[in-house]
Amino acid sequence: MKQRDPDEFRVLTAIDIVVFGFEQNDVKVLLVGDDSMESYGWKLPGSYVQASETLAATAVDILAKTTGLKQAYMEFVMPFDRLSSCSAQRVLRICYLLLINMKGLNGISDIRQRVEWFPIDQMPVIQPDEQEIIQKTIVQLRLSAIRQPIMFELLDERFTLPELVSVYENVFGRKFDVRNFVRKFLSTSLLIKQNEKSKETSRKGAYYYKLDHELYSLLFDDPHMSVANMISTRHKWSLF
Amino acid sequence: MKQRDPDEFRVLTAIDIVVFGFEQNDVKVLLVGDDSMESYGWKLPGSYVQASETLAATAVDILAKTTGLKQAYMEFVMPFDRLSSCSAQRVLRICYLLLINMKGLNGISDIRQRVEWFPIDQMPVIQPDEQEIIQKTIVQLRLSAIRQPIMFELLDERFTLPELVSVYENVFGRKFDVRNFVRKFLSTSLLIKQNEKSKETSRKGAYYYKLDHELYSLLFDDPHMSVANMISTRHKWSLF
DNA sequence: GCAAAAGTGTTACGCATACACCCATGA
DNA sequence: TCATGGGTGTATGCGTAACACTTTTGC
Repeated sequence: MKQRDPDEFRVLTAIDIVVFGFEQNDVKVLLVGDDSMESYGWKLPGSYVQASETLAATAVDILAKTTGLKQAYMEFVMPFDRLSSCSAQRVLRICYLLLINMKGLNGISDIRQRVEWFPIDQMPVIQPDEQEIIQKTIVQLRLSAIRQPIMFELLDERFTLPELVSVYENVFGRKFDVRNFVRKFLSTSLLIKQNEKSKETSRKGAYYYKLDHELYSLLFDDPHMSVANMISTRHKWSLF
Repeated sequence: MKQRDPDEFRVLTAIDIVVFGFEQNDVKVLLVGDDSMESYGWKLPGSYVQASETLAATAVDILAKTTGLKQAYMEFVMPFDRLSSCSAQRVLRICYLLLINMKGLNGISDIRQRVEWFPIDQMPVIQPDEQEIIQKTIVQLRLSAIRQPIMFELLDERFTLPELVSVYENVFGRKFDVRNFVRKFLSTSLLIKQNEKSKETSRKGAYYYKLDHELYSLLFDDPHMSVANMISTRHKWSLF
């Protein structure tokens, strides 16, 4: 590499974050209000990256401004760089995927922007580039969700089995056989049954479960934790 | 996002490429000679990104300088940004994975750097950051190879079944059962048997095959093309 | 004829699939 | 008692896993 770093090698860099949450049986994405001229009304939370700040730190800053949260599960997605954007200026947009627990938002009043959560199957019309970013991010979410049990990041500390199924059904846009699905998860011994029941959605009530966090971190990268079995190649379906 | 783009938002950006090839039964990575002061002798090909050029175009430029090739299968990997690099300057390094056919290199003399190919299990000691980049890239290669039949990109137009098996064994660092492996690939009907045999590695000779390119592009994203079946979760092994 | 690699077929087991009924509760 | 959602067991079939011998050729 060259020794000098003239301005021609400095690129205007921005972070977009796609934050997923789960609420009322819907997986949702966070958008912020956009009042600019050519606005679509809503856009992805984002900001430019300061030369003195890492990409991840910038993403966390954006998260804090829009949700008040100071940390989250975070994955890098991909860069989107179109030379011929509508503005003459070339901007390198780098996208992060974040998963948060929306129950954790209660009581946080540290939100500095107008924000709204949209179910992933009922997104408003936004800028086409951003629609593409969100679509690509959902694909990546599916890929990650197959390899690693990350969907727990969307759930509260206590959650019910129907909620767990619902999260996956939302993300993959298809139904699962509840019996097979639950059996699979119970067999991992990641789930610890609680004595209390949630009565929020039924008269009978559904038992709460908690995640065995120790086992979770231990097995996170274990190929046996792969959810791929529930989603086998035997059956025709697609990630895209 | 803010309207202005002062220099504080311009980030010195560089591309590193990890180019994979296959030669003499080894999957290899391309490194370039490094004569700088604190050198390890070898480093990943790379360069800064010009503000007027896309990341992908920069990656292709680097490829051309080091191999003479003007195109290749390319995947984005991830950015690596450490604020506290050895140099005081913060550099955003963005990594791409490339797959090329090394037979295609014959006769190309358009190489402007000292380069060498190292088998992925016999890499020289290089800068720790770059070692990490290569390791992460190999993991991504495995992931992609499971979902899509990209390994053909490493092979020549004509290739033998033992070569195909060997590529996968190299990348995954494990042996496969040749019978099951071959059966799997033949069942995809992606392979067209030729009449000629390669006598390069045995007296008996191995039949050449060609890829059905049309079917290949058609089925590239088809979940049924997933090689995951050969690498099921039933068996204990790891991508990492 | 022998060495070395290529090529091929069958069996067994495990997992995903498909499927239906009872349970618990509040109203 | 009834309506609603929660919870559970089993049989089947498919695909991966495991396994060994014959073929071809050059020397």
